[in-house]
Amino acid sequence: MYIALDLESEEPIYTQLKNQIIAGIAKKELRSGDPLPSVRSLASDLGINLHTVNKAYQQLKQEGFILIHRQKGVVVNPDGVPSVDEAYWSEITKRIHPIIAESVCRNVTEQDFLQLCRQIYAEFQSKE
Amino acid sequence: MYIALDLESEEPIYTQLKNQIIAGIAKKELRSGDPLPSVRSLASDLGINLHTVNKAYQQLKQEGFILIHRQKGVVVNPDGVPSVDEAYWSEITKRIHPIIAESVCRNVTEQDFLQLCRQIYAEFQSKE
DNA sequence: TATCTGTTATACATATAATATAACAGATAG
DNA sequence: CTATCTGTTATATTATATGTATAACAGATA
Repeated sequence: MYIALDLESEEPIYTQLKNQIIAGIAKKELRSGDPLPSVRSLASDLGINLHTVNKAYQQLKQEGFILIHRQKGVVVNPDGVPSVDEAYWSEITKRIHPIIAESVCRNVTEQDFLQLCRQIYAEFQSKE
Repeated sequence: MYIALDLESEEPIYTQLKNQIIAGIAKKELRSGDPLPSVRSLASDLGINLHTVNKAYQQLKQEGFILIHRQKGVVVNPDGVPSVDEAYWSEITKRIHPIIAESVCRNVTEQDFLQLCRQIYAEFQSKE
């Protein structure tokens, strides 16, 4: 799986890395049980520090996307990513809310906004 | 217009303030030409520093939500907030993308996601 | 035994967030 | 004219976040 980082971006490197791995899982380029590189090798490949990769991995682990075994290394959660629950639902509501507020102010119609969401959803199902 | 800040939140204070003003405009609690408090009085009311308010105001000004006249004070943009353009469209795409990636991983259906967006959209049109 | 793993601990540099004062220039009310 | 309020700018300080750099430890493996 290809990962491209923008070192000039305001978005922290560990966040970019995290989001690209999540996108990889969403696109099924990464499947349950698939191995991920070790923190050291991935850091080396990307030309960044071991701790930056580790921070991304730790958060992915904490959120249930991956498991980290002392023996087996790092793998995409074999049981699948935990499904939506109440806490997650309220979290994405909080994240979407300000985006929609802005869109309303800028005269983005509900239809245009929903169409954009459909388009992005489609992007994650193209390989199924 | 009532503003509630969470000083314990990870979200910066100036971002909370900015988003609540934008939400106020979206809900039409704030209309074109309406005055906003001076940086000093708002800072005093909220119990925060003048510069924190100023930072929020400067960004709102830079993004076209408000105007700041030396004479007339701070007002919601009398010409209305600039409508969506290509740059803004690509920006919200970037912001929504990782949210949808996560939702796909967590088995949030497209229908459920769209329904949430509709619900939030409705919240901003309840007073029209 | 040597090497690779995740993990932890320090240390350092830089940037951001938030506060605290202070001052300036323009406008306004008394 | 004077005093006050406006946005703005400039410094300084504190705390936290980000990213890097080394180093070490313990478990697993070849």
